[in-house]
Amino acid sequence: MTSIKLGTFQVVRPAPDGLMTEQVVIQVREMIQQGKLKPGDRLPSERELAKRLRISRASLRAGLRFLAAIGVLTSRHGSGTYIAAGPPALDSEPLNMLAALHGFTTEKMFEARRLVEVAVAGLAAENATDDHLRIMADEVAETYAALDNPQEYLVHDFGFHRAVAAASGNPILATFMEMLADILYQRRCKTIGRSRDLKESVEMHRKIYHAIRARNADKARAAMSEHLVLADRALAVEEAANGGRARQKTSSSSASSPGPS
Amino acid sequence: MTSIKLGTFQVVRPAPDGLMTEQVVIQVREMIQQGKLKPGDRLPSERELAKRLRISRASLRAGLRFLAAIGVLTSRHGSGTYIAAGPPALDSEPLNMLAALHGFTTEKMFEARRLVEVAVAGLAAENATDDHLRIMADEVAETYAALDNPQEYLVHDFGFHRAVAAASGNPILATFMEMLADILYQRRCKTIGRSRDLKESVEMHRKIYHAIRARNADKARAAMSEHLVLADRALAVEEAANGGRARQKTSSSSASSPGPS
DNA sequence: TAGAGCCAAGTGGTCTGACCACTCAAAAGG
DNA sequence: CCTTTTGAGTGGTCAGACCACTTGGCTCTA
Repeated sequence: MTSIKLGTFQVVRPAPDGLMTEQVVIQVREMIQQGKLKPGDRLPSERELAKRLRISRASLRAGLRFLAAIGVLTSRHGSGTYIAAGPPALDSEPLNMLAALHGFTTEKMFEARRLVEVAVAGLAAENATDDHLRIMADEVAETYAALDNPQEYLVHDFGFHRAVAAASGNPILATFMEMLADILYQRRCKTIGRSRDLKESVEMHRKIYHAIRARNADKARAAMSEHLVLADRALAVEEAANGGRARQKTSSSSASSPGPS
Repeated sequence: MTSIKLGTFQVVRPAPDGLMTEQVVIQVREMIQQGKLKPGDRLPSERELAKRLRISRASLRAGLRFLAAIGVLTSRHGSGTYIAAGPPALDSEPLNMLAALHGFTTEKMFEARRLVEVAVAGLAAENATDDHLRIMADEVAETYAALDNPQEYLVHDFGFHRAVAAASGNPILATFMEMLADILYQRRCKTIGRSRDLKESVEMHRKIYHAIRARNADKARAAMSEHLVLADRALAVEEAANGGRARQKTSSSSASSPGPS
């Protein structure tokens, strides 16, 4: 039970439990839980960390890769390895893979999103701060301004939903919703050109925004539900217009998603 | 644009896009999407796959590790690498990490679970098959039988919730719920001994089950909501009894969780 | 002095080839 | 026939080297 220095703090378990790669995960998690590593922090270099943990660089990299895969770390070639910054987010890749594996349909995804986001809208009406409301208003305005530019429209469309999620005050639900939205966004990008109801959609955003600003949870939920039911229908139409093609095939991007802004 | 043989199917993109590890992920995903790999299937050995993809075994392992981290693959030492079998599931480790990183409270987690699971209960009332109903009934019975054995009780408690999730017909929501339940289960294990209201809780399970069997979505939602509100309160009491300790520190376990049956 | 360009140290990414620990099924033994 | 042994094949780990990239300081220029 020796102990090794890891930065300024003691690490008590260089013990040879199980696989080496798990040790790395455990160590890093403990560093996080002890508050020694915070979002945005940079980790020591791989060569140094490997030396400190008394494992090979290859094994260390395996552990770091695990953490990177689940979105806790991001590695920047030539620069270093960093703790994921920004708002809490889960990479959508796992869900994407799961979808491919088990053949999740877009409809099921949308259904899940709808149910989650309706709940989120209710929370947002109860918990939104002025800042959140301002961001939502901005996104609505930007969406209006982009009515003739489908791609940019879509960015602000999802930006609004993201803002609502952030306003909910529940980061877990917000994370789930963004995971789903991210995947649906990727798919939507390919069909947005065929959409006809952009104006109608953004006006429902306004309605949702108003309900949230008025602290009316029921109305917010109802508006969000109505909005998503219609959007679901529109999406089905868009996909049908593609003759059933334009499915799956989401892009790669391991760590952070390239999502809208 | 050469093409290499990968088993019985052609792979068109040995192109040197970006990082090697991403190529592995892309290739495997394409194999899955093309239906060449199904849950439970075994992949070729690392040495062989590396040869086929024309990359080093180290790089291949990096890619496989990514897929293993997100729960798509599981590697068995000495045996081989397999596509994850069983029902769709996301590893709870990512959420666990995110919780540690951003300090998610148990309350927020429970809130998220409650909102998701209420929606799930509603879906279950609409979509549950006879098989699902039977499993739910079994779990209720087993829970009653384990009233004097907290640990076993907890297994069947969560088993019931898992059954409801499965009955919802929406694997995405079910997956989310299980992710949350898994973490809450881990935490609950440490405090279950102090609980006093086990009987009351399982009787609410029965009530939920009856509502779902009766195809009454509203009643199912209401019952589930009530159940979880009470459970939330009970959990708070249990944790308070621990003097604020017994937080975080969830176990390791990379791939499949050791969760209840 | 202020700016543009260069350069070297340090970082993550990849490769190689070897060895270890484990699994599993076929071969040897009872 | 059953049990035991064994070896081929698998994933896990290690070591050291090189490549690709970032970065910050440096020089050289205007």
